[in-house]
Formats: sequence, C-alpha cells, structure tokens
Amino acid sequence: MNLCKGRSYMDQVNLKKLAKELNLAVSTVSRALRDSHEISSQTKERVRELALKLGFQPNPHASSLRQNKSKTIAVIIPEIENNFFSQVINGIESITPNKGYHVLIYLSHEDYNKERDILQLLGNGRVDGVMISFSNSTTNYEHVEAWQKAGIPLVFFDRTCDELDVPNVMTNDAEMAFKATEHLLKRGCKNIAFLGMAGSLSITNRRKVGYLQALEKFKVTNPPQIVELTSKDYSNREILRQLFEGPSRPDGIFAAIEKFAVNTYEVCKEMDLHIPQDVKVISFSNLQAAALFDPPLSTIIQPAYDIGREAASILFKLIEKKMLLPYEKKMILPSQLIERNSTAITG
Amino acid sequence: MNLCKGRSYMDQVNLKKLAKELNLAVSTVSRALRDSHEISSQTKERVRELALKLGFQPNPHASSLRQNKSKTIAVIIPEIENNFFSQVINGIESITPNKGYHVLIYLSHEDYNKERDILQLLGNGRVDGVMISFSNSTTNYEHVEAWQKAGIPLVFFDRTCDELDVPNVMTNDAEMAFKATEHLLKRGCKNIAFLGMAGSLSITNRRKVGYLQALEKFKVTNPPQIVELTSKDYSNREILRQLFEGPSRPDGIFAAIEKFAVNTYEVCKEMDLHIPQDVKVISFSNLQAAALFDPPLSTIIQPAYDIGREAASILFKLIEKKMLLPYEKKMILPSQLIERNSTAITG
DNA sequence: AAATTCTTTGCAAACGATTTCGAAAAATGT
DNA sequence: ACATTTTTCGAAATCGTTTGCAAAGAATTT
Repeated sequence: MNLCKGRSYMDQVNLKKLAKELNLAVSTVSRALRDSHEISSQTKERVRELALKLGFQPNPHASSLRQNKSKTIAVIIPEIENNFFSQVINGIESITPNKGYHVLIYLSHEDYNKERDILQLLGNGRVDGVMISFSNSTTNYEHVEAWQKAGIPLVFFDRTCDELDVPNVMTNDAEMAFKATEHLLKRGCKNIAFLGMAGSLSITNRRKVGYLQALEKFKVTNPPQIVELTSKDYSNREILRQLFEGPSRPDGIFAAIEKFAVNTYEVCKEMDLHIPQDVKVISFSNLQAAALFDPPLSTIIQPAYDIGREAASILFKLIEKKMLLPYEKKMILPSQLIERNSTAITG
Repeated sequence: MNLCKGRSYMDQVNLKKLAKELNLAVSTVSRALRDSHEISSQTKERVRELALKLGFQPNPHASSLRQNKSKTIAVIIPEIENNFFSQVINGIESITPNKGYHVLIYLSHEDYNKERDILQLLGNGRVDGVMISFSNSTTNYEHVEAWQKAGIPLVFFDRTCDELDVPNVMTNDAEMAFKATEHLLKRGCKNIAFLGMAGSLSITNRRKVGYLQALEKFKVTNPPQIVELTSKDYSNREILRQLFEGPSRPDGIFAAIEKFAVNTYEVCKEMDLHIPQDVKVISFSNLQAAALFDPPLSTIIQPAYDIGREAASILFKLIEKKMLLPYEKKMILPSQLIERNSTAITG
C-alpha cells in the first residue's frame, strides 16, 4: 500500500513539483515556461533554470486534453513496402519536426474496411489532421464524409478523390500517361497494354485516360488492352503469362505501378521474351535501381518527396486555420519521364 | 462570448453527455463501457446502445492522462527510403493494431543529435515504449542511458548495441558475412573489398568480422580492403571509382548495405567494368528487384518483416510487464543467401 | 494625496475519463 | 423479522496542464 503520494519514479517531474520547489503557484510556473508576458523576467529565469536542471517536460496528454489539440497528424497509406510511399513519408517528415508535430503511420493494406476503421479510430481527438492515400478497394467515401463531420483537417495525396471538397496533392498522371504511351508509339509499338491496379483508384483512372487519349490521338488501330492487376505478385505473373501467350500479344507495356513493371520483367525473363526487342516497357516508378535493370527500365518518376512535403504544408495550413491559396486546393506536381533501354528502338 | 457551455461541435459526445441522456452517473457509464462486473447487464446494454448510436469514442488524452499510458509506441529509424526499414515497419504494424496500439515514426537521418533529441522528446509519457535502430553517427549511448532512467520499455533492432542491457533483435550478420565472403572466394575472387557504412554501426562491425574471419580461414594472401561509404550516393561513387582505378583493384565486392551494391553497379557501368567477369558482387539487400538487375544481384536477404514483428512482440511483453524468455533478450533471425549471376563463375 | 493604471502572482475551475470509497437497494441466510 | 452479504450505482478525487479571474503591490496619473 502506498502511504506517501509519491509514485515509483520519484524523479517524475511536473509543474506541481517545480512550483513547490520554487515556492510559486503552479499557474505561475506554467505561464513562465510558456513565456507569458504577465510573468516577470526574474521569475521566468528562476523557473526556466530549475526546469532545465530537473529536465522538466510537460505531460503531452494533459496539454492535449486541456488545449484540445494533439500535436499529432496521421498518415494513412495502403502499403509501405513501396518506394513511392516511403519517399512521401520522408517528405512529410521534413515538415513535422519543425512544427513540433508527431506522425502516426497507419496501413490500410489496400483494404477498405481497414481504412474505414482507422479513420474512425482517429475520430476523437487523437490527431489534429490526417493525410490519406486511398486503398484500391475504396469505392465509396462514406468514411471520409463521416470524418469530415468532425471538422478535422484532411488532405488527400496521390490516390485522391475528386468527389469531395478536400485539398489534394498529386502528379500530372494523365499527361504523363499520355507521354509514356506516345513514347512507346514513337518507338514503334503497335499494340500497347496498360497495366493498372484493379479497383477504382483515381490514379489508375487518370493514367488510363492518358493512355487512351494517346491511342486515339495517334489513331492506333489495335484496340486498347487494359489489364487489371493486384498487389499479389503471384497472381499478377499468372495474368501476365496469359497476356503474353494470348492471341494479341502486346509489343508494349505501360505499367501504371512500379510493381507491375517488376512483374512484367519477371515474366518476360521466365518466358524468354526480350525487352525491348519483343516488348518494350515503361512504368511509373520511383526506384533508383531502375537504371540497373536488365535492360534499364524507362520510368516516369513522381515527385514523391515533394508530394509529401506539400501535402503536409497544406495540412498544417488547415490546422492553423489559414486560408488556402487557390492552387493549394488541387496541387499538381509534375513527374519526369526518363527514357532508358527498355523502350529503345531495335533493329 | 460563449454563454452556453456547448462548444462549436454540438455533436462532441463524451461520458457526461451519455450520462445525462441516460440519467446515470458518469462513473456508471464509464464502468458499463469497460464491461465492469459491478454494472448490471441491463444497464450495460442501455449504455452500449446509446454509445453506439451516438458514435461515442473515449477521449484518448483523458484516458492516457488518467491511466498513465499512451497506447502508442515509437519507432526510430535512420532513414525510411530503404526497403529493409519499410519491411520492418510492416512487421511492426502486423502486431500493433491487434494490441490497440498506435505507431509513431521518427527519422534520425543518420544524425546522432537528432536521435538524441527524438528520444528526449518522447520522455514524458507520449509513448509506452520505443523501438530503435541506431544512426551511423551514434558512437555513444548516453541518450539511451538517460532514457532508461525513465524506466520506459525499449528494444533495439538491426543496428543494435551490445553494451547496454536492452533486448535486441537482429540477424546473423557475422555468419552471413562469412558465407558471402566464402561464396565470393569459391567463385574465384582473390581480392575482395568490403563496403561498410562509415561510423561504428554494430551491423557493419559484425559483418566486417565475418568478412575478416572468412579471409583468414581461407588463407587469402591479399590484405583485406575495408571501404567506408556513407548515405550520400555522390561521394560513394567517387570513392568506388578511386577504388577501381587504384593499384589493387578488387575482383570481388561484398556490400554490407544494399545502397552500396547499387552504387557499385552504377560505377561499374560507368567505367565499363563487367559484372561478374571483371568483378563479382554480393550484397545484403531486401530488394525484390535484385533478380532483375543486369546482372541479377546475389543477395543476402534479411528477415526484415520478422525482425519488426518479433521486436514489436518483445516490446509489448515489456510493456505488459511479462518476463522475457532467455532467447528473447537477444533474438537472432537468420538471413538467406541467394546466389545469382553477379557472382557467377566466368570462363 | 487620492485615484487610476500596470505588473505580477495566486486561486480555482476547467479538460474527460478512471477509480476509490461509500451508500443505498436487493438478495440471501438465520 | 432481522442480520448479513451481494449487487448496483453515485459523489468526488485524480491525472498534469492551462486559463479566467481576483487580488495585492508597485507605478503612474490626476
């Protein structure tokens, strides 16, 4: 039985302890540490000195409870074993420490139900704002609408949603998809397949639009081939095998997702199809090592770091109740197309 | 001026509101929701029903403050744009949601001072436990010792530290380094260079030991070549260029870090050195795409996901004040060596 | 000198959930 | 019918910080 009030860690230092030590009121100590104008500079100095000496740090939960702000944001992404999202997190983290903010990470694993549960879990003040990139199984946005009712700031990035009035940050997907397709056509492809993520992802849709527009603009006679893959390598390879064995074997592959380019390489290797002789490949990808592939992979590099940084900046503007500039409501950061040997012209 | 007590969001639902609505005491509602035995099942049912209807979620800061636990853990890693750490996070996340826990991510960017500051920042109850993989500039562990005084659970993973009595989870670095070096020797290399991270990382040391042991055991006459690289691609390439242009050009490269193998490939390509004819390469790496490199890269794959999962499990055991089994104090999960063409025998 | 400001500090009430303690009410035993 | 236990619930303290308000003293003005 604890007779004295002290807990097991006697060195737990809080405002009360500081106040007693200094013979001041708790409120005075609190104000001194927050550099309030209504405290004399001598008192402030005394307080700060002792606080430093005892290594005082305010209890974040007490502060959060009182001030109704958590100094924390959440990032919800579909997966993390993906260069793009890692770089986004890096970009986010380039902002948060300066703002005195902390970052919670949540993975939806491409599962709508998990995504909904996570969002719901964050409802009651655990975070001051959320950045989300949707899972591929997300087809409705009720969970987001429910969230919006709480009035907590929200920003979409990359896998966005146009239907809701929420700021979003992304790249020029359609434009780059157009350019990628155009690039393949100019390299002599006649029959280009588009590898997209199954589901109704915004990025897949935008990229698909660019692909189709290019086919149309350049009056390609072969019909478009839209192949839907998933996050499972095994089944992707099987689908690709069938694609290449099928009646209209593509001579060009435009992968909307890095992973699908990897799957394509794997299957081509296995089936002894040569890139770029038999089939040319280009892909959205943020892999540094793409240049080391056999053959080096032509890529569209997304400004992942910048997307994370800008999305975080916008979120903080919302949190600080600043007005957004018009372009910040829908920010588009351009990607870059890097031509490599996977789309080289062959004899 | 707010005359009524209500805040801007009238739908903010808390225990008090539930209690008033049900004509019960706050304490009763709280107990009912926590399924206390001292509440009748009818009352519980009434409470639960309304709570569900109004979408009640307890305020996490109030709970944390009262219970002195945050239901949050922190993961401190040197960088995130690295497959290994991404997979570790994935492994960690495979545990946390079931435990009702949240995950904060912090990046030290290979900077001791940042690492120290982060650890210090987490001191006052923001987290119930910490998992850390040290930065390469960390040469002393005073920040950890300071942390230990607070008595908050801690686990090291991968880049560990033997000097402190803290549970750690890692792979069999020395053994695999030995095998990698042995592998190169058996493939005919006479002059193997070791590419390690500058600084005093535990993994670099362990891997270096394995490398040296292999050279000794197989009585290699050429002296060991230990090359120290950093996280900066540009300077790494410059150092590697000098290495290959230098008097004792290596015919084998053992990269202790994935990034260094990529740098090696880049430089070899640039200098028109052929892998594996001119130089054979093997590396610790968790890149799925290693098989697609030109040539496919022989790798030592670390069980990154498992390391994350096990480290998190151990952390939770500490948090729950359970005893650790002996092997959990220093857990070693084996890596796997995959031979590919970068270490093939050449005519 | 009296009245007024300004400066500096303390008191006490929040914030929302948990928990100790105690008091009714109900159920049980004698 | 009375004593005892068990069940069920409410009041109030608590966690540590912030903040509105009051009050005391010093400084200024009239």
